[in-house]
Amino acid sequence: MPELPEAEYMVRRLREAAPGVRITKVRVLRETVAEGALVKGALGGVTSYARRAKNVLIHLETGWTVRIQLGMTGHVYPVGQAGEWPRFTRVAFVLEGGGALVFEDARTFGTVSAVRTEHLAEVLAEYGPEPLDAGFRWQDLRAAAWGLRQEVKPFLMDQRRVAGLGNIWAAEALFGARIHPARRVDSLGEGEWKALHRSVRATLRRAIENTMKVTAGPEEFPEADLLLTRVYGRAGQACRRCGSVVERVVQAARATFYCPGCQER
DNA sequence: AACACGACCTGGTAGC
DNA sequence: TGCTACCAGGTCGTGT
Repeated sequence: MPELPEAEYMVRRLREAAPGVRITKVRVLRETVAEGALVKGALGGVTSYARRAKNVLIHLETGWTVRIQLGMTGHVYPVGQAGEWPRFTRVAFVLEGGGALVFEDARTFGTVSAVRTEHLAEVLAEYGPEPLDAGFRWQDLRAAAWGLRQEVKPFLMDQRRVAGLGNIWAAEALFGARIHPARRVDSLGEGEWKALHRSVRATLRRAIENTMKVTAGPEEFPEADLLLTRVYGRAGQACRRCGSVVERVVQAARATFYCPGCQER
């Protein structure tokens, strides 16, 4: 479930709550980690936190960067007390002075790795543009679909095309743009690309704001009803915009929600 | 190359 | 109460 907005939230929280910390020890509680040996060596002062797509990046003064792929249920957050790990802790970065940065991941789809910072760009090279970058224009979104014929929702979720959208916010962005999720990308007109581009950005911005607002504790993310989704998870309920009944279909082996009234084929 | 789809994993929960 | 079956979905590998 963590998509761009949730990853962004985690990074902002780390910046705020754990600036200038120093990692003195790495505890790997579960070998979900591809490069365990490297991760264990990821020690030293943290210079900054960043996000790329759904990755949380921890830059170290040593020239290493810890890359956290959140997977489905991953959370990274600071805790005050090292040693008493939250239930699903998989990796813990013990900090000088007693605290820790915890990576919790119930379903263990997430991964933690350490990368030489100078090689980070290559490692992340497959990701498409960041949709919230100031330079990301509607033409870029359309260009990302050049030569493709697939359905627009799987397209939006393909990290190589545009980074950061997952199942929830892809559905929400399509609702905002009034585009049916099964429309083929090569059938979208200029006006639809503009609307989609606008909606992707607005949806993600709203999701970040909302997450900042309603997230109570470090590891607690909004329940479905607090996500303020307009179609996701609302099958059988009335569309808030037109009153039609929101539908759930399976697309690319994923649940897709849309309003048949607002999003015509 | 593009695309669809299943596997991976495990906790939560609906249903019996 | 306790058990089973199924669902969630990001990412990767496979087959067409």
